[in-house]
Amino acid sequence: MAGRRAAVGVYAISVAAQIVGTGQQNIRLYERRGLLTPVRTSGGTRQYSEADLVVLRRIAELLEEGLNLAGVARVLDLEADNDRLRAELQRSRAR
DNA sequence: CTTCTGACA
DNA sequence: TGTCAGTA
Repeated sequence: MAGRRAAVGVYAISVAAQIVGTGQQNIRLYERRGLLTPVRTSGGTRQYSEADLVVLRRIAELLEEGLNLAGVARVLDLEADNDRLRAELQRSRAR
């Protein structure tokens, strides 16, 4: 299934950093630059969903391709817009 | 766990 | 500019 047992898909920043292969400081910087916005617990701890991990891997990929954080932010925004438009197109086709 | 600061290439 | 180490 989607994950091992009850606690499905929420990770602390230390775990997320390990999985993606970067440092905790970097992930916090990405958030400051608006690249992702993980959920916070009432205590302020960031909780990364599997969707967040996908974004983090995309960030690493784009950085390797030579983009800076501003460029990565552009790409992620455009991809989000593209997904939204694509979904809208499918809805209009369905009706 | 969080934030901030500074050093490095 | 992005990464990383150390700190409070």
